[in-house]
Amino acid sequence: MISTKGRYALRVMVDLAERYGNDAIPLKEIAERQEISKKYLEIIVKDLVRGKLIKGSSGKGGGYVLCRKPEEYSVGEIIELTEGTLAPVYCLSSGAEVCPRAGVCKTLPLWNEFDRMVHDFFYNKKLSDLL
Amino acid sequence: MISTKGRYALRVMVDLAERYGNDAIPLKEIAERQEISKKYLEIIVKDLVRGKLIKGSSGKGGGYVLCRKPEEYSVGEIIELTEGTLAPVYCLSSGAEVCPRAGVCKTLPLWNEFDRMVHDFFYNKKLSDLL
DNA sequence: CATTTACCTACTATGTCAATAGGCTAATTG
DNA sequence: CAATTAGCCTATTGACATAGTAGGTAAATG
Repeated sequence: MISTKGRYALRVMVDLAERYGNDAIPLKEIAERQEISKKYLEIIVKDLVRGKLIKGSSGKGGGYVLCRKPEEYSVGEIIELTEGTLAPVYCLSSGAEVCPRAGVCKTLPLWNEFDRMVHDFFYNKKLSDLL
Repeated sequence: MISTKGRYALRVMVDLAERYGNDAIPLKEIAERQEISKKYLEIIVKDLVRGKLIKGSSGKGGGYVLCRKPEEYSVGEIIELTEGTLAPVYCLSSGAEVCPRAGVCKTLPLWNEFDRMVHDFFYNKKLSDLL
């Protein structure tokens, strides 16, 4: 289940994409438009900055802008960055140790197939597709 | 992310499917074969019984059996039963109140499309496909 | 009637989610 | 250069879910 963090991050990115090319957008504006607590958005936006998806500038007239064009972002990288992983089961998440039952597990191929499908779906969807 | 409950449930169902047509299988056997705590499996198995996916019989020679043939179970119903929902975001889960932003949300169509894909994937996969 | 097996209620430790609180720092404008 | 505007940082919290444990009761068989 994708948490608010990933969902809010995507909404922030869409909000920025809709205003792409104009001045920087203050977080306060985004928070009001999206009806999300500005304080909570700060946490999410920090992740997006660290991942080099957006860029922030301080001072009067400051705010956030996208680093690239909307069509150059996949939804997958946005969600993966903020959620930590896109893996549908623990066995396939990056942090998991290799399961000793992997060789005999009858369900692993299913999870692998599902994982591939999810990955393809989100990485083929571009931010510009949501506008 | 699908939790251990759903994943273990599927492994229990596969274990039973592999022995379909024979005597009832005691939980102790399944727990040993699958290397899962029997105590924890009791909780999961209870869900499966309540959902009429398997049937238990007490006493010596007792255990669990499938209610139908392996090809008559979809993976989707097993996971949905034990996880509570298959929805990838809160907005689409059965318990969620209708979002007031649904009409303007630019991300909702994406979640709907994803939800449909996930649903189709798991409901088209049969238990017999995992043997 | 003793053994085996399922079934039931309750408890708990740990961790994650979804924020909130409150201040600090850095840049721009007048 | 002071005021404004906005980003940046650390810590804390309530609620809930996860992943189990513990210990007992009921039913069937031989």
